[in-house]
Amino acid sequence: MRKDLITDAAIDLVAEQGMRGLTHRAVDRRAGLPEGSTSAYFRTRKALVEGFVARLAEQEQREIVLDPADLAGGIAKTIDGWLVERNRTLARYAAMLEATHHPELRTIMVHSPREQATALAEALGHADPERAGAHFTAFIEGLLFYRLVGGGSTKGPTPGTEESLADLRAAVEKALRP
Amino acid sequence: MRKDLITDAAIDLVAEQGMRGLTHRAVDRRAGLPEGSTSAYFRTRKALVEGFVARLAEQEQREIVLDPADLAGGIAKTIDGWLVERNRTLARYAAMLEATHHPELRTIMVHSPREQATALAEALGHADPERAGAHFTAFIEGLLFYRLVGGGSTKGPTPGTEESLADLRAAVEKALRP
DNA sequence: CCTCCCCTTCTACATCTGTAGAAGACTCTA
DNA sequence: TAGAGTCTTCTACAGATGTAGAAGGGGAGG
Repeated sequence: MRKDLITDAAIDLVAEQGMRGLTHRAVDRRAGLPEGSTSAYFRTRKALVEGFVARLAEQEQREIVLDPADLAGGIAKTIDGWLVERNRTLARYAAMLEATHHPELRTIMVHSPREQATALAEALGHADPERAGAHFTAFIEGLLFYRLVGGGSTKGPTPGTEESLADLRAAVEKALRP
Repeated sequence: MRKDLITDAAIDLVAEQGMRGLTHRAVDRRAGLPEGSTSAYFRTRKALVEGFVARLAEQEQREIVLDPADLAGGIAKTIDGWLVERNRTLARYAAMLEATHHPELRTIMVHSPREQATALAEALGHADPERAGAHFTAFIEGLLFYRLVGGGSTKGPTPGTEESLADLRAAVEKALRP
């Protein structure tokens, strides 16, 4: 599917050069397609942005590992996976920032589902599950951001390694504690 | 100082329209200066970006409230302050994302100082202060991000209110617990 | 008063970008 | 095999953008 080729190239571009690098022609070049291809599939830039955001959302469905036997381990693995998929996660952050001034894009925020977190907090016996769920979500978001673009991106363990997993697991365990 | 006028306008622009909105002429218009002014002060776009990032860094020195008598309260107040200063914080996130592919910009990451967090964790008697400090930093980052652009931006309490402060304080208190 | 220097404003121009439509190639069905 | 409809590629063009240099103005020091 040519459309997926295009949106995938767009995701890489955004990750590597930011929203500013996302132009019809740049996508053409990145995807190795003849000039004009991107413009044909996404006539306006708005459409192009929505296209790549939709692709992101599509790929991030059901990525969250929730293993009842090893809750912290599963969540840690999920986060580590996002760290490994660096480009996709970076593109997601760019899109979230963009969604700040273009509310149509809120789609991507589907991920990091708060209801799920709230239910989890409830199951774990937190006093105020609503709030605990929000805080837990915030913590996960923060861990991810910190390790991907924040201070932890230079100093922290390399994603995908055992060390990274162990580090994340410890953090998640703490966050899960009532 | 004309230069500050320009960089401040640039910060607002980036917050409101993203990096893509940051052009010499747009800054001129935003700052109410005649066309060409920004270009005169920052000949290249790279210089313009570095200019506004430097301005951000300059303003964020010593903003972190560390009250020994009320640790959580002080930190919560700090975070709430960042939420209130929405534009500056949004611009900072945009810059951090940009720093991903332009390492010269790492300056801004001065904020959220890890050593400080590590020392704090040590003082609080965590087993592994290094790691606890990193996790604490991550949590703060996450809280901020979540409330500013993530899920919490639509549902959470309004920054600057007592409710917001109380919410943040509860979160911070939990994060501080050994 | 003149002169020099810096700050500011204006103008120019090559290049990039968004967007549209025409032209051509391919595919599937009848 | 012919035709219709779609997918793909090419070309055009107006407007925005980055960047440079020329022109203008005002103040400080002599």
